[in-house]
Amino acid sequence: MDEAIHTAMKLFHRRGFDAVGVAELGAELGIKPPSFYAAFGSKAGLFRQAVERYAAGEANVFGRALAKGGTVTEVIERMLHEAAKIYPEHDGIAGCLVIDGARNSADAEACAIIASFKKSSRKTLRDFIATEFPRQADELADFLVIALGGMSGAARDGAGVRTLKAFAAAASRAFRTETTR
Amino acid sequence: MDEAIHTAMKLFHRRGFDAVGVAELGAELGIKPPSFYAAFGSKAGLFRQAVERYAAGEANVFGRALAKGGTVTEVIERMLHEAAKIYPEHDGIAGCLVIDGARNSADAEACAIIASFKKSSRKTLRDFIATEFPRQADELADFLVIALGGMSGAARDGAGVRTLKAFAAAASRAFRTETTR
DNA sequence: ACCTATATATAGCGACCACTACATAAATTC
DNA sequence: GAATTTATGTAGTGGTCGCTATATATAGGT
Repeated sequence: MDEAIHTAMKLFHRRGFDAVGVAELGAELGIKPPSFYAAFGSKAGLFRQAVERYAAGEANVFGRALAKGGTVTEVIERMLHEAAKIYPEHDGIAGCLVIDGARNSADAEACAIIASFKKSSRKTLRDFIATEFPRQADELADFLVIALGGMSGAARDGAGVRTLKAFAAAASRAFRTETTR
Repeated sequence: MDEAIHTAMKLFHRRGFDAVGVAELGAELGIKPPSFYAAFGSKAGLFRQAVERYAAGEANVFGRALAKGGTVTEVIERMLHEAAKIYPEHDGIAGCLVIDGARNSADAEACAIIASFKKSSRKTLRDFIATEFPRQADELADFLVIALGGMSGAARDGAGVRTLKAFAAAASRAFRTETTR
């Protein structure tokens, strides 16, 4: 079951929600449609569990950066470099599942799941920034959300570690600059 | 015909390549399938024409910024602010068709069309930057491509003009900083 | 007016979509 | 060991996908 969610997570991450079919998921998981629906309820139900697993795991760049402690600026710079390290393609998978997993999806439920994850992770980031820079927390959080979104999309378009690391370094300098304005 | 491409462009822009069906396109254009294929060859053929129209029109933020002249830095800042003005949702349409129109598409031809447009517009940007900053042209171009990608994605996720303008201003300051490193 | 050529409409191609009714097999309970 | 519940496999639901074969209507040339 854990392994099934992990497999589904990889498929959704690689190709996005819509492009992965229930038939393929069943085949990859080694189960037939009735078992699939008994276990996960629906395709979107499995997607939600896959995204939960993803956000709780090592792809949570903010959580990883925060765990190592330090000032807000230090954590943010670490986060950006974590993203630069993780986002490039590995095994056909690139970018962030939360950021790009439901892009252009026609499924309202998948979009809602992603929207909710994006909203809550933005709030977490914003509140953390506010501990040191309360006046500019919103603007700084937006800056980082947009920067990370750009990195995820670029990775999906083929950008490698070096390109993303260079961007992360520039964004880090920019973040520092913006905090002192 | 011009009007048909414009209509198709809006549909593809709003929902992405895969989520727009040939049946819907035909209905919206007021033509039946055989006429559709006689006129455009395939769904991807119409998509290519729609993207060409898009890139040649007012959504070409770099071209618009370049037309007003000035230094590289001035043009780039103008471009970023143009994007911040254009990307937010209007009439259900947000972001950039080139950047996000084929995200997560399962259609290889649509992906190839978009990849080619991205490649050529990155080269245009890079070569322009190289006229003043030849040593850092690649890195600066990457920075802008990733920043614009972030802005397009954020707009698709609901970001408004104010948010994108703030990001454009920060990215402009960052660009200036990076040119003097 | 007749013939040819272009273009349109009707209908349907096979393939896939997410999902489910039903029957059979396995496991559990008494 | 028999009855009941649980889970699975087979097969198929209606629907949509991009695309097309065939037939009818329209236009133009002589």
